[in-house]
Amino acid sequence: MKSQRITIYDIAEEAGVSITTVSRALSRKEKVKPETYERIMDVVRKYNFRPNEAAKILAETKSKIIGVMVSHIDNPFYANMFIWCERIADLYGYSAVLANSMGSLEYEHQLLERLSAQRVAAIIQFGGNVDECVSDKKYTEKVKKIMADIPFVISGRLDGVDCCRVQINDITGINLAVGHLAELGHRKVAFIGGNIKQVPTFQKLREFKRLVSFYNLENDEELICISNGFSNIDGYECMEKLIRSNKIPSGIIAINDFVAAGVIQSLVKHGLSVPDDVSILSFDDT
Amino acid sequence: MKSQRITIYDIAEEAGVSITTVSRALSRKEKVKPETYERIMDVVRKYNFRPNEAAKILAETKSKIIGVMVSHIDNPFYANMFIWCERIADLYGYSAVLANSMGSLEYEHQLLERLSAQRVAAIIQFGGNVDECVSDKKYTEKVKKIMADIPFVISGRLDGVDCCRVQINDITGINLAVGHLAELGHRKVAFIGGNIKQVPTFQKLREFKRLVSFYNLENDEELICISNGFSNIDGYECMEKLIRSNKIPSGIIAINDFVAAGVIQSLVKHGLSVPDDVSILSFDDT
DNA sequence: TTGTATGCGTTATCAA
DNA sequence: TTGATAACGCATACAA
Repeated sequence: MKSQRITIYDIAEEAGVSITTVSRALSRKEKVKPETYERIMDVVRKYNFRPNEAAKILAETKSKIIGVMVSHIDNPFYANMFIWCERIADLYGYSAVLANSMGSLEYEHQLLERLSAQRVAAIIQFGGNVDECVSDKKYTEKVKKIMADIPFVISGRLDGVDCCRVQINDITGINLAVGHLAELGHRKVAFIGGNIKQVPTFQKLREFKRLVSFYNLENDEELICISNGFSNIDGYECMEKLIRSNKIPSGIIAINDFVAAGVIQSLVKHGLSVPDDVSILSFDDT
Repeated sequence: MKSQRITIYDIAEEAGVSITTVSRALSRKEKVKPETYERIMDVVRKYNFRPNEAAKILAETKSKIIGVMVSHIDNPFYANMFIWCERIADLYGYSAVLANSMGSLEYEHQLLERLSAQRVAAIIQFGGNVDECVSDKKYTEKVKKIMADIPFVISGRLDGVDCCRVQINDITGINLAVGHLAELGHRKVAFIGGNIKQVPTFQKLREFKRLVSFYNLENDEELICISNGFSNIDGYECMEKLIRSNKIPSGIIAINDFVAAGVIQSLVKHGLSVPDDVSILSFDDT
């Protein structure tokens, strides 16, 4: 019954062969006589045997696992990044393990150590510290040390760390969004949500300001509402603020879908409808 | 440099003690003399040493890891389930590892084997096979075998498998939703999205039908649009269909937020606005 | 084609 | 308080 406690030794014994043969049968079956192979596999199936991963990793002194760190797994954007990592990893015979930092720098540190203790083959990081305009010093130090043995890839940036980087094109996105609204005739466009200390927000905003003058849109600082957050409630509060100041925009650029949803909640509450009264473009759309 | 290749032997040697002492210092520091402890920790810090997880699990013959299987990690509902598992696990000194099946039965099988090979301390499953009205036979067999060694918890049901179950109250949710719309005066309420072969949808629909007659709402089979799916596109297509038949409801119950978003896209495309023309309640709200 | 023996990096047992 | 040594379960070089 204790199928978990079953080891390669038990299989070998019952099949009347050595553990080496069992090990071979399980990995490179072509190296073992067909009859022997079948005999072994019968026992394997009988006990539902699977080699202990930990023992395998230890014996091979390396794992075929990629650590994927994201800042918010409950954000579909990051969830999809993870899913893609899983897919690609699978193509190369690797698997992906999730490390979810929940936007906490402290967790990022812990997860980094956990992944390194797991001896993962590589680490990829999306969001969190790699989005900050100014990286945490201790974090970059830790990453540097880890990079001596584990390839490290980030989607943003890390001060003074020379690792592989994959960039997301913030500039193009905001251009598409503002351009679209401008063409629809919107003159009063608001920018809602985000955290100015993070590179993606910073870049988008800078470009947004340029576009405002480029398209000759209404230039009102109050239409820029950066709340230091990316959640539903941030969108809601920003919109409430705009409504209180009676600065209702006809078009809105939301930093993401969560913020957009919050904005909508606020609008609906005040009897405004989408898209009749206000057009909303979420950055996740672009 | 090679901080990963560093083992407990290296630390022991440089600190002038045995590996036993190093191991003790790392786990139960109170069992080692303070001076020795400091001497060891200096070396540990110097090399950024962390015991190899695989070796630890192997030596301890068990891991403090909970396997959490979800059908769609890019669905915030499941992502949050995972996050909660992480939190609770952490409270007990455990950690959670994600197994994302992407709604594929085949993956579920694979993940089950992977988790069992990892010798996780327990497995929790949300979504996928445990949501089906009729469970896959092979799957239930596999689960039964695994349960001999690994505690198995599911959020739905599994034919003939006697394991811990956590139920989500579908009935209450649909009651709240329909009741709310009915009180707002809606008489023409549609039910959109879901998969009738899955328990949650099945139960909600059955209750929905009961409520339709209870509140004396318009009883039109066409207002029930179950597309076998839970995505944006499902909501969109259902709504398109309703509009084509010119059966535009005043209130809509969407099976989840994705479907609701699709519905909105369709409405907007046809010049209808939310909530002026149509009220939408997503089941995720309840 | 198959088997023997060794190593992988820890923890745990039992002495010292 | 510390240390030698035996597990833990597997892969693999080397033999047979």
